[in-house]
Amino acid sequence: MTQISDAIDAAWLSRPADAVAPDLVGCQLVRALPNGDLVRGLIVETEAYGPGDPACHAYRRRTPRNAVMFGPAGMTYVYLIYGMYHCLNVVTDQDEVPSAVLIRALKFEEWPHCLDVQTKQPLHRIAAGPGKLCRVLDINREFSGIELKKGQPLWLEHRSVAFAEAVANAASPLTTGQTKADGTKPSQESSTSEQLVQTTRIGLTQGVDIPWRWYLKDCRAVSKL
DNA sequence: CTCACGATTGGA
DNA sequence: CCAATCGTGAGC
Repeated sequence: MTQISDAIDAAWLSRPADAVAPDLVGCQLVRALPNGDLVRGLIVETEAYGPGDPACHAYRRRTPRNAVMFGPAGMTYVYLIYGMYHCLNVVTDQDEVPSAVLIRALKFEEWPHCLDVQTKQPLHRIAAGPGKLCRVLDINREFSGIELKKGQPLWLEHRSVAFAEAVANAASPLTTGQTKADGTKPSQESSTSEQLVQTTRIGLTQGVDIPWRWYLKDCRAVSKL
């Protein structure tokens, strides 16, 4: 059976940002270049921003810039930061609920040759940060407010079965001791065990105590360890 | 209309 | 530690 790409749809993203953010780690961000070439990067770090959150760009009110965050899930929200870098967000939750997930770092399996990457950094660091990943994938404000859908310049794909199982098998106080449907115990005998780490968000001056950052444990492509 | 500042990064 | 660099939006 052919495994066709499993694109993430708006319905899957129509949940609170802090529920979507951890689920997006391990998923793929796909960038379709103008010439048709595709570049895939594994999402290894995310942060959630939502209503009532002082760090959220939509905290005060709806403005021209943050308007898309108030819209339906499945859209992009890209903004300029410090006058020189861009950050990519995925709009989440129900329509009218201002929220989004910031994509903070990607891991590439191979050097993205179709991109003209001008850096002397090692492969695992070229997209280790929200500004860096937008720079390497050539994402700017022109890409804000577009639909994340196959055929568009950007879209998302679900975790591979192998990755999903690895996360499920990861040691966790909540899952240890449980028994799988087939009667076997989920255990560390499985190949790999990908674990998600949850911490507070980075670079903020407000909402610093909200633990809405998630990243793949021991991943060298994460922005900060 | 003005102006302080930011969900960053790289270099001193 | 600090500068780069400019769109945004809060305040007058």
